[in-house]
Amino acid sequence: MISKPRGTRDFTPQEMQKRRWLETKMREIFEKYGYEEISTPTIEHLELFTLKSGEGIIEETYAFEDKAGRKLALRPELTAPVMRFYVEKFQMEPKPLKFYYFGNCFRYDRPQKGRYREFWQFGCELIGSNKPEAIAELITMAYDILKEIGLKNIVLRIGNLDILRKFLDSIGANDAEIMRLIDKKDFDELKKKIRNFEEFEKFINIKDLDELKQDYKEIDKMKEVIEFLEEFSVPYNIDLSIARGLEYYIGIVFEIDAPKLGAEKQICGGGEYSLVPLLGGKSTPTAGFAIGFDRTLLALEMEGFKFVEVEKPIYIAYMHGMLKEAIKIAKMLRKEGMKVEMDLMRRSISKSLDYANRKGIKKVVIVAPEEWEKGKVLIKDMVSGKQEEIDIESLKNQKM
RNA sequence: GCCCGGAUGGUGUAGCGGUAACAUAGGGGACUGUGGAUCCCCUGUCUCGGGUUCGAAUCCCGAUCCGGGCCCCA
Repeated sequence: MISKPRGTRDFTPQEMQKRRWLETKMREIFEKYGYEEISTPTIEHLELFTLKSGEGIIEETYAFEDKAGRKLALRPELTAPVMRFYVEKFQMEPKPLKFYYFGNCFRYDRPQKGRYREFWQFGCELIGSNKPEAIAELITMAYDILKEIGLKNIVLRIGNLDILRKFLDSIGANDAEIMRLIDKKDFDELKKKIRNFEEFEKFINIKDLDELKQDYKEIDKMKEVIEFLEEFSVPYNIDLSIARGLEYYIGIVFEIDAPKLGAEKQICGGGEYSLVPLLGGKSTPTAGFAIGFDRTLLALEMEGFKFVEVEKPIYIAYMHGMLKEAIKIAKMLRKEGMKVEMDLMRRSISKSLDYANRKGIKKVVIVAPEEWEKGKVLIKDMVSGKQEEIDIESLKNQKM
């Protein structure tokens, strides 16, 4: 037997119903903020992803050569492709540009809970403005989406890489290794590496920007962002220890966690970044975020969220010799826009009812010769068990 | 890349060295004018490969996949 590749998933009809629902819901909110959907290819030149992150990234990327020897990769994320698209096509468009996207990404990782080799990301990029209100609106939208879909328990943390780097400079501790340790929250190791650990500890535990003694211009901007967040009524936490893995992040960064998920609790991450110049475009401010679609769904499920059930089709059963008449009914009702399933197994009425029952179907139309003569069919309510004879025409008005 | 724990009909499980069991589901029939019942029939050989043994689902090794945890995380 051939099974699915490691770290990939098949989705059942029940799962797809949930996923579709969530996708639709998220899309609505992006649209509400004036973002427009775009889509980019599943495969890109490998270079697009190695540019900013170095060759080491290849190990986690599904990379391959095509028949002409081009080095390609399945996209491991969507920010770089979207920026590539922007540089190729949209540089002269009026700013700001607001794009959102939904797509599958691939990473060659050890699969575990909330982590797959093929996973889906919902995200957006805001191109052209880094005004405090622009960043505040972006963060608000991320928070709004997660709240709107029904998540109860989420935590938003906001940090600032410029401030963090400047501070580390001031204590002579700004290097990649230390950033990595901060990202990992490995305080034991940091204690060994940073001479002035006490000051560092004080810095990263700051909960209010007024506690900052330093005088960087970035602090003023961040204060403004926070002011606007309050205006948008978004609860936040200051967390100057957010380091984020990618080097192209600059300035304000944020993460949203669903604490219930444990180790893989981060469901959204984003911030300001600089990628356009690397891709050969004219420098312009960019910011964005990505939501882990699978993890978000998982978080909803773990909170016991009640998903709306998709309505069941009306089912058409027929007596012996009434197949063509059943087809007529199916055709008529589908033309009315109704969801219709007809017996395709040539089952007896009793088997048909049994089937409808197991499938949770609410209404069954029974096409029988005696009634057909009078221009009528039988309609049976599977919940109450009641059955009545009705005109074929009035079937169109049946509620499922 | 590392560490645990798993893998038995479609699904959920039992069996843990003597030649596969139970529940449930699916299809058909008893039953061509009516559902959740009953009865009968059909559908499954233990993830794969190698080893130990007279004999392996059972023990050992390896691979694959799944779950959990690290590392990493765009």
